Amino acid sequence: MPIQKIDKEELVKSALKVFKVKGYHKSSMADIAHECGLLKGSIYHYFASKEALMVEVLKYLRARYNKEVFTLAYNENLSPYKKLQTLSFLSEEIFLAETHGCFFTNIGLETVNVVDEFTAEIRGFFEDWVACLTHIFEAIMPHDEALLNAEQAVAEIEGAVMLMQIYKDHELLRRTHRFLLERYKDLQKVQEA
Amino acid sequence: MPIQKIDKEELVKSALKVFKVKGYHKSSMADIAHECGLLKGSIYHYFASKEALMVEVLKYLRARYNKEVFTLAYNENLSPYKKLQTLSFLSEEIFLAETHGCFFTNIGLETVNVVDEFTAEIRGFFEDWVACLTHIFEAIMPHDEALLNAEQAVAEIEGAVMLMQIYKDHELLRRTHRFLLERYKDLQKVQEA
Amino acid sequence: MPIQKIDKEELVKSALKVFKVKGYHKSSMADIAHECGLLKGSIYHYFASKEALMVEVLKYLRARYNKEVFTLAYNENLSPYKKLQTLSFLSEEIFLAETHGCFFTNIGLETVNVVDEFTAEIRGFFEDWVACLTHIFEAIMPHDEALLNAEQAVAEIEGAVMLMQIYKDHELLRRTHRFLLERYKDLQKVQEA
Amino acid sequence: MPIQKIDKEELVKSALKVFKVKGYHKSSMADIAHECGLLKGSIYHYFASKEALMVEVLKYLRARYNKEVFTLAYNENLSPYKKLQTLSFLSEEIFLAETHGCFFTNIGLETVNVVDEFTAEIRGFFEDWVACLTHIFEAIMPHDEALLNAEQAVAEIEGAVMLMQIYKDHELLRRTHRFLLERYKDLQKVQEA
DNA sequence: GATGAATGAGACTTCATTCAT
DNA sequence: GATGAATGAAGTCTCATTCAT
Repeated sequence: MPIQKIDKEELVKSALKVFKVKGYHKSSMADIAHECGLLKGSIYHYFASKEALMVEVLKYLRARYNKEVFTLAYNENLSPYKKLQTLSFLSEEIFLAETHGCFFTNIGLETVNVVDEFTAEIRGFFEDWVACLTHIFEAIMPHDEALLNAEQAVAEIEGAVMLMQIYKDHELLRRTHRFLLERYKDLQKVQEA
Repeated sequence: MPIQKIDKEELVKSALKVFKVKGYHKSSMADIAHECGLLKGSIYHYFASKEALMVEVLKYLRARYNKEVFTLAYNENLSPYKKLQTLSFLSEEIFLAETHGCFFTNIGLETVNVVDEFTAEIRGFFEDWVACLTHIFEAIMPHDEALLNAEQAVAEIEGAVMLMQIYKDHELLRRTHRFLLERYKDLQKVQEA
Repeated sequence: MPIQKIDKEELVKSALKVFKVKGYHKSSMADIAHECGLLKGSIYHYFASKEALMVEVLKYLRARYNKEVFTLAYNENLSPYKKLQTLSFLSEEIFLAETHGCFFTNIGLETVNVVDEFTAEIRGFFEDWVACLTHIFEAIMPHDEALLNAEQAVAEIEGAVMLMQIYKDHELLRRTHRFLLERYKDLQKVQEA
Repeated sequence: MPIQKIDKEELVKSALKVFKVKGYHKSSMADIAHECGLLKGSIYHYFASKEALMVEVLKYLRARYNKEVFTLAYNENLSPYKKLQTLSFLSEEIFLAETHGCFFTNIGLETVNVVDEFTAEIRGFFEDWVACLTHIFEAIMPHDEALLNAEQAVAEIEGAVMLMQIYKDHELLRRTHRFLLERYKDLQKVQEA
């Protein structure tokens, strides 16, 4: 019936929900449609294909990370250490909230040799993350070193998230964040602007 | 025709090759059959289902890691540092060889909420890995600390492997191994038995 | 919104344009709507169904042929030969203009066993054509013979149009018209009334 | 069940039967499967796609025309007139037998702007036909003139076949063949080799 | 042991049509 | 009159699995 049941963003959110649990290939358009109360054919009113839908999901999620998490790193009202603390806290929240780990990693690894269209957004997400950590670390070290540390930190967290998923054990990720804050405690010596 | 064209291990190896590139869901039985010169139906002489085949693939690969890599950690003719060095070298080789990353992680993340049967072997692999690193680290620290360090090391490497896949850039993984050896250079002070 | 964007005839013309290129089954209501700047649903304000729309298209085109082409055959200010010449010239123009051949033939053959509703108009078109050629030929032969010659002429032209479409070569149709004029050059001996 | 229910040629014949009645776009794989007692999925065991199947159907039918009809034109035990007579008789049989007209024309016109893959076989069919008529006419005229006459004859017959389909009246085609034989009665003066 | 034809469920997608706004 | 969201049936195609040979 003709009344608008959902809008594009709701559909994207529903798709995200399904993809998060089942991954890309095992999620069917029917699953996604069911999640948001439509019939599978109706999704094509909003998106031309499953791939196009996933691209939009990745874009949506990346934008949300930027707006709600990474942006903090550039809020110069916060001290560098406070930034790192908050970032850690938030990403821990997100990755633990749903035991589904990191969406970009999961989809990235599942589709890397199979679906090219997703790579740009997935890489973009990690670049955003590395960039904001680099910015924080630059408070106490030169740019090149900060970049290295940022990449290392991202790798550690992602590794921990993955093991968390496999073991269904949250402790590892929590500990990784504690270690990280401890390692960069020198940031505490730097005051906000 | 009573002639046996291949044996079970060959089939497992072929399946591994295919799964490595395409993942679990995107690999078809026809793909695997084609890889080893059989036809679709013939695989069912060896394995009851695609799932059963994957379980065998995971078992096979885990056994190979144990025999060819992790076992080194228990070869007391080698110094602890030499062990770590060799392990690093080998795992780097393996993960880089084919740009397909870590099979257990890839399959694990793709199937974690979908196919339960694989989890045991995947967890087992990481336990084996952590155990052998723990054994090495115990040369210079108490067990509990060694365990923590081992888990941390595995997480770091896995995170780096993942980023390597996404970025198609080998340097990150190489650097991670260099950092690891540097971090545990105290192992050099310990002589072999 | 009460504003009328297009009228029925415009819609029919747009539909004709699309059907001409894609045929009946491959043309979608969306294609047609897009062609005239409407949206899918709006077409149903004018026509009850795709079939009804096509019927109207056939009627529209048949009427145009009658008004712009066949009518010449009954203009007794022209000599019979001049009539044939002009008819030949016009139909050649039409069939060549867009390399899409004869609309009535194309739609007729595509739908003859599938959609009954179109047959009446399609037959009517050919009857109109045959009738006007018959009228011309009657200037130099009895009715029955004229009818036969008219049917023969239509068949020849249609066959040539078809081959023209298959070969994408215009020469065959041009030649057919030349032959036709040559064959009935006796018409030249007859003067207009 | 595993026993072979049909072979490729049977499938092609069934597909031909369905395509003949419904045309290309309106024929579904389910229709074709039903015609030969398979399920729609099973067709893909033999042909990669609907298009590939149609290509095979066109090839099959073209080969049959060559073997059963056109070949007569090169049988020098027959007089030229006898050749034309037999060809006319056979093609009349074929086009009338099933009131579905000329398969190559029907499919050609329906798909000419939509599916490129079919054009080669369709053109090939008409070339074969024109070639064998040309060969016959060369008995009484030079090559270039024979070629022209052959093309003209094919056009006439095809036009008549089309009108026959539209009018569901067989007489037109019969008459066209009679006229043709009458027109080339000079061939009777030529004896076989 | 190997084949490969056949199955049947289910995947993605298209599209004529409806109807509340 | 126009919209465009929604439907639902149908279309093409995929694929794990079975089993007679």
